[in-house]
Amino acid sequence: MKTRLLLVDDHAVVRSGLRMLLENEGDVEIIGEAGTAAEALASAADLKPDVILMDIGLPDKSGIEATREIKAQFPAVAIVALTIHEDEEYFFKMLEAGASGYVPKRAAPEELLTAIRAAAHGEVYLYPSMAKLLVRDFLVSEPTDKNLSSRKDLTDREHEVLTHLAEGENNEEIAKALVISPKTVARHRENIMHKLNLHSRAELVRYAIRKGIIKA
Amino acid sequence: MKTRLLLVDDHAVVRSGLRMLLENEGDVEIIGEAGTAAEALASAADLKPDVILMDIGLPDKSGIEATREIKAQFPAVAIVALTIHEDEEYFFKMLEAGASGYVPKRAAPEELLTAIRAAAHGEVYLYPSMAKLLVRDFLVSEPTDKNLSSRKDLTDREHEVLTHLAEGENNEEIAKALVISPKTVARHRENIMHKLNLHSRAELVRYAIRKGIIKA
DNA sequence: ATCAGCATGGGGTATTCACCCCATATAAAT
DNA sequence: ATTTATATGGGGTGAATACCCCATGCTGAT
Repeated sequence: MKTRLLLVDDHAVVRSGLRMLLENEGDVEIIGEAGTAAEALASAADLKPDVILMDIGLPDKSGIEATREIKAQFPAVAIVALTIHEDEEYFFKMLEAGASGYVPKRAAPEELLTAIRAAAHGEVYLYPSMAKLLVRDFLVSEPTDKNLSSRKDLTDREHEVLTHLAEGENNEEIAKALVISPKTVARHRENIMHKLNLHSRAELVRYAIRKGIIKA
Repeated sequence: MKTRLLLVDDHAVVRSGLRMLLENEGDVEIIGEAGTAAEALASAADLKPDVILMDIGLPDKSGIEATREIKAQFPAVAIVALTIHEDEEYFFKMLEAGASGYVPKRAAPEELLTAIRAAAHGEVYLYPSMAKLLVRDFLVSEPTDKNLSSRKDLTDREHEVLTHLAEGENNEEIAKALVISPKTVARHRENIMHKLNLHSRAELVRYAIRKGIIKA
C-alpha cells in the first residue's frame, strides 16, 4: 500500500522537484498538489491523502494556520512541515497545530522520506536541529534542572536590573533598591530590551521566567 | 575530522557488531569499548570521546545513571542511547540525564549513524516513535487548550483576556483579537487585577505562568 | 419582578512606560 | 593612546497604563 501524498507549496517548480524526487520511491504516490492554503484544504477534503507535505510560507495564509484547519477537519491526515524556517517559534507553532514532522528544506532527501514514512505510520520525524529545540523545551519545563547558563549578552548590572523588572517593580522601586537614579534604571531597561528584542515589561517577565532568572 | 566514539554495551558480541557496522563509515572512529557503567565512566575520563553510544541495560548500574554521571563530569560529551527499551519512562529519563539522541536497537543502521552525526554536531536525533512521545508530552504540557482548573473567580471572558494580557499584548491588540472595544478590554483587565489583587501587567504575566494559564 | 453577575463601552486623569536625545566617568581592549 | 564597553544620569515626547466615573443590555436565580 503506497502512501498517498498531497504536496502544498506555493512554487510550482518546488512541487515539480518534489514530485520527481518522491515518485522515484516505490512507496509514495503523489495524488495532488496545492499552491495555497485554500487549495490545500479543498484538496485534503477531496483526496483524503495519508500525508500532506506542507510549506509554511503560503500566499493566502500560513501553513501553520492551514495545518490547524486541516487537522481540525481531518484529524487522521498526517502533516509534515517542509520549510525554510528553522526557528523555534514556527517549529513549536507547527507542532501545536498538529504536525507529525518538521523538515527544513536544506535537509537531505532521505530525511524527507524518513519523515513521510514516519508520518504515514503515525509517528513523528523531527530534524535533529529541531529535535534539539524540543528537548531543550522539555528540559526547561521539567522542574528537575537548574538553568545555569543561557544568559545572553547582558552585563551583570543589566542582569540585576532585569531581576527586579521581572519581579514587577517599577523604575522608582528598582532605583531605590539599587541606590541609583530611576533614569539609570530606565537606561538599563532600554539596553536590556534592545539586546533581547523585547518591547514591554510583560515580555521581560516571561523571558526572565523562561530563562530561570526568577521563579514564576 | 572523525567523530571519536565510545561504545558502551554489556554484550561483547553487540559491541563487535556495532564496531563492524560503524567503522565502515569514513567519519566515525571507535576509540574504545566498555561493558559496564564503571568502565564507561573511566573510559570517558581517559579517552575524552566526542560521542558515547550508551546501552541502558548494564550489569552494575543503568545506562541512565551512567549518562547522568558522565554528563555531570564531562558536559561536552554527547551521549546517544541505543537500547531495546521503547517506553516513555526510560526515554524521558534518558533525556533528563542529558542524552543527545535515542535510538531503539531495532532501528536501521542509517538511523544510528544519523543519530551519531547529529550528536557530534550538538544536535539531537530522536527515533520517530520516540519523537512522537516527546511531542505528545509537549502538547499536553502546553496550556494552550482550556486550562479549566486552577482558575479562581475569573469569568470565562476574563480568563480569555488574561491569556492575551499574559502574552504581552496591549489593549488594542487584545480588542482586535476578541472583536471588542479596547475600553472593554481595559475594563476586564481592571476587574481581573482587582479580583487577583495584582497591580501591573508584569504581575499578571507572572500569575498566569504560575497558574499554567500560559507557558513561559 | 427584582437582583446579582456578566459583558459591553464611553469619559477622564495622573502616572508610568518605551523610546529618543544628550553627557560624563571609568575600565578594559586594541 | 584611542577606541570600546559599561555604568551612571539628565531632558523630552507620545503612547500606554492603572484607576476612577458612568451607562446599557442580558442572563439566571430568588
